[in-house]
Amino acid sequence: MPSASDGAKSDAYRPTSIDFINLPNPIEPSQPQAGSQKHPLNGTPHLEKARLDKSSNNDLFKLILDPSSERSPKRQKASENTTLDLPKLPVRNPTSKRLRIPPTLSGLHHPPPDAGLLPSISVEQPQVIPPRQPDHAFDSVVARPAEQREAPREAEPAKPDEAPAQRPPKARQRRKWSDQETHDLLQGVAQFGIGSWTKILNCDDYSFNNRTALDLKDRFRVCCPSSYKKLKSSKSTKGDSTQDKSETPTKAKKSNKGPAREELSPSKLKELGFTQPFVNVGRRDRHEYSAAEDEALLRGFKRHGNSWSSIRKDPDLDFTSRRAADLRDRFRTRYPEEYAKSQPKSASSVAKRAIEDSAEKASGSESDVAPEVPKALLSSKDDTAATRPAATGKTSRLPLFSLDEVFLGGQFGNDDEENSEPIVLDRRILDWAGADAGKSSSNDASRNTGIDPLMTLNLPKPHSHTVPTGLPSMPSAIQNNTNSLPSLASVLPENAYPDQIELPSLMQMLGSMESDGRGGGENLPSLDDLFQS
DNA sequence: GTAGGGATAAGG
DNA sequence: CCTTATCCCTAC
Repeated sequence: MPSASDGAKSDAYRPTSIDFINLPNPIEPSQPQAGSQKHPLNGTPHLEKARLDKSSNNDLFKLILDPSSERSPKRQKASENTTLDLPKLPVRNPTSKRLRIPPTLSGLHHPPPDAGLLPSISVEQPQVIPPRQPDHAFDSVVARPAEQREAPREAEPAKPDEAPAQRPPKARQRRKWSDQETHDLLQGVAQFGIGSWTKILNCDDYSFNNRTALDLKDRFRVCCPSSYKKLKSSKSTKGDSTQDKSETPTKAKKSNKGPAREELSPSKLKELGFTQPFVNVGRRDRHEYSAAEDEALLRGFKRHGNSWSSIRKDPDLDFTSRRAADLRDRFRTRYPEEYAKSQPKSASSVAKRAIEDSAEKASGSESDVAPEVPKALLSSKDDTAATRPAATGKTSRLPLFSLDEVFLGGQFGNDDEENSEPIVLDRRILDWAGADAGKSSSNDASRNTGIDPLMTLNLPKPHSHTVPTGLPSMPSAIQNNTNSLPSLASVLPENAYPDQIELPSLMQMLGSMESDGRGGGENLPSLDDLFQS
């Protein structure tokens, strides 16, 4: 779809919101490098390369990207106190009708406006890493025999503009399991037991075609359903009878019905050399929580706080069959808000974690390059999750803020569930919003980009140095809708606000949130407050 | 003993 | 193949 909106390079391509997500920071000082900054789907320089290109004393950059910086693979300490001043949207006025933030917050993928020295957050998948499970990427590249590795894509840096652009943004390719893979899987199960999918996946003795541990489990469930089910159903008689493969002959027979059935018959398994039953791995059985348990858990929490062992021991509550950590886990999913309130952790670390999560997702840690907005932030269909966390226990990660609490200051329409079209915020909104933290330089830079706070939501104008040449696999929904969305300017009452305002920094916001111990934000200013201040 | 977060099971 | 609830591992 040709367009000549800006610059010579844009002749053949009209940028979409995805492009703007991935634009280099326009206030990045090194304009000479601009030419080398490419859209991720067209070969944005790898993060590592960008890191090397940058000055070594860029602390924030090192904090985020430098593998040498010491970080626990587990939880991040709240003491990692690099602060980021990010704008926080005002929360809804309780008396106002709920407004929904546009489902696509493109700007969130953009570097902080005052981080001009930073490269763009790349959504490009690390190029050497085949799309395996992220945790094992290192293994697959370093620890595995070279012949088992996929050819590193870095080997073709000459055409950085092509490969990533060809890949579908989502949806892994469906690949049939080969006999060799299946055989390896079964051998792995024989060696490590049912359930040790990650171990099997990581074992150098076996090779799989870009499978995940989940894939292994699914495959085993398909090709050995009787073994799988038996182990699930017979925890007490765990791992003994040799007959589990012939246990469900009716099922095996069903395989004659269609050629598609892939269940391996006992004879076939024997033929393959698997004469021993597959054994389970020591994992406790799942026990769903009853409503009574949930209620007792809440009571226990009110009585003992987050002393889960105390709750467990409380004779009134009868949780002896649960572990303390189980109670914590259940409470965490069943009563996320209560749980969050119980955490002494500072809101800033929550924010940082949310930021990290976004960054991780944006950097393509999973198998796809699709620059997706974190689901918690965009999924308008999921907004019910915020209001009914209990019903389905849906919320497992706490978003930085709830969609239901976002207040934009005016009526946005009567959308509810199926509000057709995504709404795209110009990422420059962040450039503008962060101007207060950006000192004069950032401020100037923002001004230079012509950012008008009320107009930033209009269709963004591409920057001449970063117009991609083509994105054939861009999701059509995104391509089609980018230009048809309402701008914030059209949403807000005309002339209601001055041209420019300054949002308080995120840390200020967080500070006020900490004071009341929760993220409800009663202390936070409304948009009107911001404009009037 | 608890928190954070990864792994797995289960269901769609 | 995806999502979510539950279980598990490990740092603190």
